[in-house]
Amino acid sequence: MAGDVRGEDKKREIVRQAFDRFYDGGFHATGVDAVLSESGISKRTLYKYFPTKDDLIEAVLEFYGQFIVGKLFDPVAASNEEPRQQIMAIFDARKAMIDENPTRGCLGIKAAQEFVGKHAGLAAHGKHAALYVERRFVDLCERAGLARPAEVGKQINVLFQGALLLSQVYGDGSPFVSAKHAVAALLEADDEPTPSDRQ
Amino acid sequence: MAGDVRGEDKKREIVRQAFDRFYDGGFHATGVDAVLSESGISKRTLYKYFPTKDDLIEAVLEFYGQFIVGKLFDPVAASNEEPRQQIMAIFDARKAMIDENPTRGCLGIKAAQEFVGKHAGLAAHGKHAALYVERRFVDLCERAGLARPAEVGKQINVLFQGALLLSQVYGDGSPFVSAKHAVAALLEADDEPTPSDRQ
DNA sequence: AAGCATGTAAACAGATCGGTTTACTTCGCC
DNA sequence: GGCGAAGTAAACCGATCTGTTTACATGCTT
Repeated sequence: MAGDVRGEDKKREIVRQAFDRFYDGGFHATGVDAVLSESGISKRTLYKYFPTKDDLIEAVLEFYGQFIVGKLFDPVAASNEEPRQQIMAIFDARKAMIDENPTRGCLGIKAAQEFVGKHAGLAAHGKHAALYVERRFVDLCERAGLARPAEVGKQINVLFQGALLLSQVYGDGSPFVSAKHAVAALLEADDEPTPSDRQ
Repeated sequence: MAGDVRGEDKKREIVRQAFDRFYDGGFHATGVDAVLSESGISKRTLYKYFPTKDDLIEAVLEFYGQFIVGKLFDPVAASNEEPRQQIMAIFDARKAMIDENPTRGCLGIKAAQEFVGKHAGLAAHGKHAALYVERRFVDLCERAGLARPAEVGKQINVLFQGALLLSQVYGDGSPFVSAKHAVAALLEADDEPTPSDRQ
């Protein structure tokens, strides 16, 4: 139906606007009025589609998840390069996004930080997002034929999240350079049969 | 003067209470009323010592910095163990703190996330804290006689911050285990003269 | 042209925000 | 014993918060 399509379009537009505002201003610090002002959307329409602010935040977090998968992970996966190259490419691509917008870290992490211990549903989005990223890295480590893909994948995820966080705090993507070097070293170390067999 | 001492004591008590509230509730989401209720402190006294909420937050962040240095870094440094052991001990000690209080990550990072782009002074605390930690790791890498202490120290810091963040998001300290393994691998890799000269 | 869904604009309500003020208590000191 | 510093308790202020309501414009369908 045409009506549904228009409604869904409006919904997406609201989420889009809210996405930018929450990303830059934080969830608690950004009121719904701030989301609406200069957006051409009326409050009534907002509350028609999202009965509470939390519902809107949830939709924004879902949008962010799709956004990051579509912009970061899927393109790299579609490149059909070597698994190791793909891991490096993910770090490069995320660094490029940070360089473009230095204050925008991970929105899921932001939500987790703001809602942990007080809104389980919203905090869970951050956890889910981090676990998804970890799984993608573990998959790539398996395909790369590493000796301990699960362990190294987790380590790479720690580096990824740490670099993302520090980039936001520092205001530039330089931590991704360090992280990438560390990833290279870890990948190389796990190629050999018994890497830590000395005490 | 006795009056000053009592005043300073009160000030510390206020900061202590605010520390717990902000740590668990976030800076924006926790009102000053929430800090005061059930604390036996009156609003007037609070605003006598801290003219604005931001001043209070600043004091809390300074307190957090001293707290973490005194509880984490200084004891490890005083142990006089091998530099490598000290690096590992820092990860162990931070993990122990997380296991005790899983939802409490790094307060400086929390502040940076909430105030980046909207309150430079407060956001700078997170940056300063992260740089301090990085410097401690670089120092230890130098004392360990690594080939590239600055680079490896930065990498270890990325692992540290990533593990801290993921621990908070996951709700347990397991990422520190992965991070520690990665640190061990990185330290070992940088021991050899030409680490990427695989034969 | 009538009807209806969809939208904007804006006043409004109750709660809570950061912050001020008034009034009263308590404690140490000369 | 009185006085002032330092404290609590609580009413109060204007602004802002989430969310509701009223009123009006617009455009599609039949």
